[in-house]
Amino acid sequence: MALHREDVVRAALELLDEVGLDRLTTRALTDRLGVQRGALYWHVRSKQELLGAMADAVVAGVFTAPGTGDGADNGAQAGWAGRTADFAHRLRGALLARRDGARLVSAHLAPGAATLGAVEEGLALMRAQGLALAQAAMFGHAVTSYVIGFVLQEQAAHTGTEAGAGAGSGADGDDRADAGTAPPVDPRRYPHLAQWQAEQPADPDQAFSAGLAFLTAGLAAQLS
Amino acid sequence: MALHREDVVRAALELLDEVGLDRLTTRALTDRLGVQRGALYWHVRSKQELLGAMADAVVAGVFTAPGTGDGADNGAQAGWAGRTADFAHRLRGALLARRDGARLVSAHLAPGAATLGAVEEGLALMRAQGLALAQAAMFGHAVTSYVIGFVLQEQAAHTGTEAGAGAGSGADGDDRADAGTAPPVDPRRYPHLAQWQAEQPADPDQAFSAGLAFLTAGLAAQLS
DNA sequence: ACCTGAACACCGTTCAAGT
DNA sequence: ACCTGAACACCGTTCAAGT
Repeated sequence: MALHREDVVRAALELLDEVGLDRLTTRALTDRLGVQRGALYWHVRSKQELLGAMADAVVAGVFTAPGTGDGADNGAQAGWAGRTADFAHRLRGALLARRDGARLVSAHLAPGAATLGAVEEGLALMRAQGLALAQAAMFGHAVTSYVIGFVLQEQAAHTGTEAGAGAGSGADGDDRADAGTAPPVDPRRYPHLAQWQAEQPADPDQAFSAGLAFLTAGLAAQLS
Repeated sequence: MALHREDVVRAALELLDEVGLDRLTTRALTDRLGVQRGALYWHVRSKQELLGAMADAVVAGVFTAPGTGDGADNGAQAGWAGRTADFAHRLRGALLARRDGARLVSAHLAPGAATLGAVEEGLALMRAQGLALAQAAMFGHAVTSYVIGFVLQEQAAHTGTEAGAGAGSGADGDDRADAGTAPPVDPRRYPHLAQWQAEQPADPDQAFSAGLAFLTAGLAAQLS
């Protein structure tokens, strides 16, 4: 009953969750679709275009994804600060929802309907709260930069600094080593860093909210 | 006179500037070094490890790179706000100094001497201004997230949304299309976005400084 | 210690030909 | 319109063998 473009994108996203971006290969994808190698190129111009469509589908998640359990209840807050915080949490949630989501979006995003819709929503949301367009755009750009940069580091840590992703040797299973924990540094050369390492594990949700609070407080200060 | 590891890394960085990350191939590298394919693996465990070393070398640029001509003179400012702004500008300068610098660092960074040194410097700098370690760490994390996210988008625009990077067809020369200018959107569906597109081109240096100012102002507000 | 030469197991993409 | 089958031009990595 004839494969469609959206089936290809959906299957590619499922495959992404299973194997990660480095192992997302056109061959694995066509195998999963039960189809021959070349059939892919009837539905998609190139792998790059496919990745672009996948990235757009990931940011589509901002419209459905909840914030990632912040502790405090965002979204219930009034004013532009609470609303943009909610928006940022939803963007993070969307990126976090898929393996290598941030890397996919940051490197391959081809602005499609979902992306443009999300940007428009963010802009509209801030304008409705009385911000000038230029201010809204610049602030929105700053927020998305922060979110993408943050989740990029977050997911990189989860993959084990993205090392260990060798090509074809060894066993085929999980090959990431120490998830998240960096090797301790020499306290003599890096005193502050070592001390920080020795202290609390730093909850990522909390760190994210804290950085976001810096941004919104900064805009608030400029507005007053 | 026997190639050394640092020669390999240096040559790889030069090659990166010439062809970009997608075309940085071990074969092109060994050709440039005037050596056979397999020789590379005497000096380096894998391509991943090489990319990690390259990324570390790029962030080493924070110690030498000047801020990217902001208009206002940073670094001359006193207080932690001016100093962290200067640090952020130097990090952006280091990422911007090499083609695909942000993508390289965000995806492949293997914390080496340069990276650890930069982090330690940032931490020390803020502690010296009276910040608590936890505050310094969280703020530093927020700033680096912002910088990496920002430059990632900046360099993606320069490569033409990273599309057009096909494998082996067509002419071998430059294949990026419209550098930086996105196609105009439908003003009916995306009114705010369209209006913003119609307005000023938005100087990246200025946008970067503005977002950074939000962050520092936010921390300042929390401290008082 | 450092490199060659040749192999191995992969890739993305194209394109005639089928239905 | 949609897919097959087979080819093409690439990849990263390994490893005996040379010097």
